[in-house]
Amino acid sequence: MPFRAYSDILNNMRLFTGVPVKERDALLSQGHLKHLHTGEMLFNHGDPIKSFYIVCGGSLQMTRELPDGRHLTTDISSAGRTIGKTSILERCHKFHRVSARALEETTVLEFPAKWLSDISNHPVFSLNILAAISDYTKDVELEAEQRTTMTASQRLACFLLRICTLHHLDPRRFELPYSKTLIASRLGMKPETFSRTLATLEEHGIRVANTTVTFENVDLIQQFICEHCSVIGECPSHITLTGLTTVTLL
Amino acid sequence: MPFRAYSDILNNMRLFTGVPVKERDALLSQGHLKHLHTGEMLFNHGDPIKSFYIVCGGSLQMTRELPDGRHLTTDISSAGRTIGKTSILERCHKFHRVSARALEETTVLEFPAKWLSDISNHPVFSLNILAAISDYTKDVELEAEQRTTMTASQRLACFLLRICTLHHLDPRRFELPYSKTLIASRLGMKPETFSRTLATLEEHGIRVANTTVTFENVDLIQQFICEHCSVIGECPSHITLTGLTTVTLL
DNA sequence: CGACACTTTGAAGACGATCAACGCCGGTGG
DNA sequence: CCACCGGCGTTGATCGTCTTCAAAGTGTCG
Repeated sequence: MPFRAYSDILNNMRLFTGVPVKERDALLSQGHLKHLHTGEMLFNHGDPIKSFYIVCGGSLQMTRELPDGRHLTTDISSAGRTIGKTSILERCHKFHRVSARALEETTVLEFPAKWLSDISNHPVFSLNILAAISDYTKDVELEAEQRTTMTASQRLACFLLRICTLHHLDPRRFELPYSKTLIASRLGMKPETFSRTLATLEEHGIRVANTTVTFENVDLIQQFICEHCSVIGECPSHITLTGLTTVTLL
Repeated sequence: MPFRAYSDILNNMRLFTGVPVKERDALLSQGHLKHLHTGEMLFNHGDPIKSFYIVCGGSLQMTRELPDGRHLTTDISSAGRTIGKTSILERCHKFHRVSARALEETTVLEFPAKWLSDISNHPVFSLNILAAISDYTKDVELEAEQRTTMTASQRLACFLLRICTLHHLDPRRFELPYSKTLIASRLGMKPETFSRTLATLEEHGIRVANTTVTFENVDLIQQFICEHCSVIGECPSHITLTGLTTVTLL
């Protein structure tokens, strides 16, 4: 396969499950690696959309400045995520609606936009794309809901559980992978609020000292979050945490 | 074509643009009409997902009850919209996450879920589905943003503009198509807040008397909303209103 | 007419944002 | 080596917005 250095990431991407190896490699061979230094932009709000990306290493902050000067973080994309699925396929897909900035040394695999619109002749792959978009849409729907139904402390608890699960971290003790300011922005709250909210989590069995997170009683958290989760068979942000076992998502 | 009674709706759906007539009719022939009386459920939260729907007439409220008893309205689907796109294609697609209730006498076209997963052999149609999902995703993303960046009165203004545009209403004078309680729920606010917010809209050139809405100065509204819109080339909720011309979306 | 859902209004409360100040680093430059 | 700076994080006091609770007005439909 091409891009052997990133075979771990690429092999585990659901985007390619069921796609014959030869076909997958043919698809991958149309991309090329691109490295970004910390702080470098992959693209800017308003740029014409030209590419589809797979994040191979590092992470990117999707961000936009509002006219009043506030900065909004719409997402944080780390290894294994894709960028541009929906933007490219939209009916009105000319320009990026966010900027993408490397939070650390980051490597992405870049494909021309056309690569994505030409997938009709790859039936399995195109169903995978559909599934990936649908999953993402579900995430965004849940997040929209949470922003009106949950308090800051509930959203934060969800986010921490999610982080822990997605990054395969030990729920008994792990380090925050991003700065507090960034997480606050991602959750749509002010750093001050974030800071104060951390304190209130202790009542619910989550202890945060400096940048170290400890889930003291996973069952308690489970209950705490699921109280506000009425989605059949899953917690908000799709996290089901049983005991101390982390469940792989995405 | 089959379902001639609804040819207006079906012909104007972007889902079928570019699809050869014969192919479209073949696709449509796999569906059947279903009528719902006011208040009747199309499906319930937790039901297994079996079908994809196109709304031909009337409207449906997508809703879910939270464990604490609050009722959440995630969407209102009127004629021309589809239901189930993402749920069916998701990787974990067993059960409905919302209930769908008819708000009035409503007619839908029902297709078996398999119909949607078998679209690979209809290249144009499957790209249309991708585009439809992507467009929807963009909507939801924007809405998630708006819930943290905009005030109730801004979100309401956006919603009214959106309603006016989507339903081809006269911005100089139109009737609210839904009850105020329902709209409040759709916007994630309490009826009391909604009622109070209506008053504040007058300062921004939107007059609401009883159920009659009047945009007194479309330019003013445009500016009011776009102040909070930093998305290149479009307003929140994708509405661009020039003068008194309504622009068709979706 | 009376039941009931919808809508409005008022007063009090909760939550998060804002403004301001301070401690804590890590880096830069004299 | 130390002084200074800027970004980050925390804490306190205050403010604005939306929710909550309560009550009353409006409408429709039997």
